[in-house]
Amino acid sequence: MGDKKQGIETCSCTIIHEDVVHNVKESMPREEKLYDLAELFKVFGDSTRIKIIYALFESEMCVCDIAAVLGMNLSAISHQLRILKQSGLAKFRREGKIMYYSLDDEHVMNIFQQGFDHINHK
Amino acid sequence: MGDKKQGIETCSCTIIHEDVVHNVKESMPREEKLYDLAELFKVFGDSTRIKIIYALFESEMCVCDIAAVLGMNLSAISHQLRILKQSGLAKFRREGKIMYYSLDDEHVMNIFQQGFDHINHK
DNA sequence: TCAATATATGAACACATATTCATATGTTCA
DNA sequence: TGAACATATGAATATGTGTTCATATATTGA
Repeated sequence: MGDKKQGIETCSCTIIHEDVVHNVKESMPREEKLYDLAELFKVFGDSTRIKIIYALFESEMCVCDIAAVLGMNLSAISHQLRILKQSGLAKFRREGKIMYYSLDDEHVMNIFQQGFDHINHK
Repeated sequence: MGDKKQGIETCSCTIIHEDVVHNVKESMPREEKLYDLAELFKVFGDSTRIKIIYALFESEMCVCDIAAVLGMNLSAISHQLRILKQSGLAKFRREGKIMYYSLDDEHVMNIFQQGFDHINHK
């Protein structure tokens, strides 16, 4: 490793810190892990879903309740709930015709809280 | 408040839990706050930026180093660094021609870590 | 079984966004 | 001052994504 300077792909620079590049490359988690991580944050990266998460943070709710709180139509909410469900952030239980959604994981709250702290801290 | 059922806008349902809806609505942070929060998470919601954040988590690096680690061209990295900078997650210092980037905030690491825990936990 | 209701889903559309290419800016050194 | 280099930026393009509309599914009660 580190035999030829141009051995490091796709960089046209003449001077790089080879040791740093090498070490960081070594310590990087698997591509797939980082991709999944980005996917997780992507779910938080929409204000409709953030509102839903916040709402569920307060209380278990049915689809209709959520739509009422956010002032949006049922279809939009249902689509977003599917995404939250698929990513393992929300779960539901059925009671007759009504589906009650709630948060599925404590990490959700922690991530949310950290984000909130960041927003408020500066 | 809560006088007429149809007083709650934009929901076509006939039966809703008015108390729940009311309480959650009351406790919701300002629209703008939740929007900012979503914007923050959106920055984490891209695998290129996640990789950059991880790399900077390990070590301060110049643009060229980062490009080398990720195997991407300089322009793409530069564009993403601008986003990280604008959202207050990364900062830089100049040394001659070279710009050294690093993480700007400890919250970044906490948010990142929580996300990682979630990914790995199930 | 049929109507009413709560929710889910597929397609379409409008909009956002990541990457690339070409070019500009800013710094060093001769 | 001018060449060489590191980085930044604008425009163009391709791809992704949220919402809406129309329609489907599933449950209840008559």
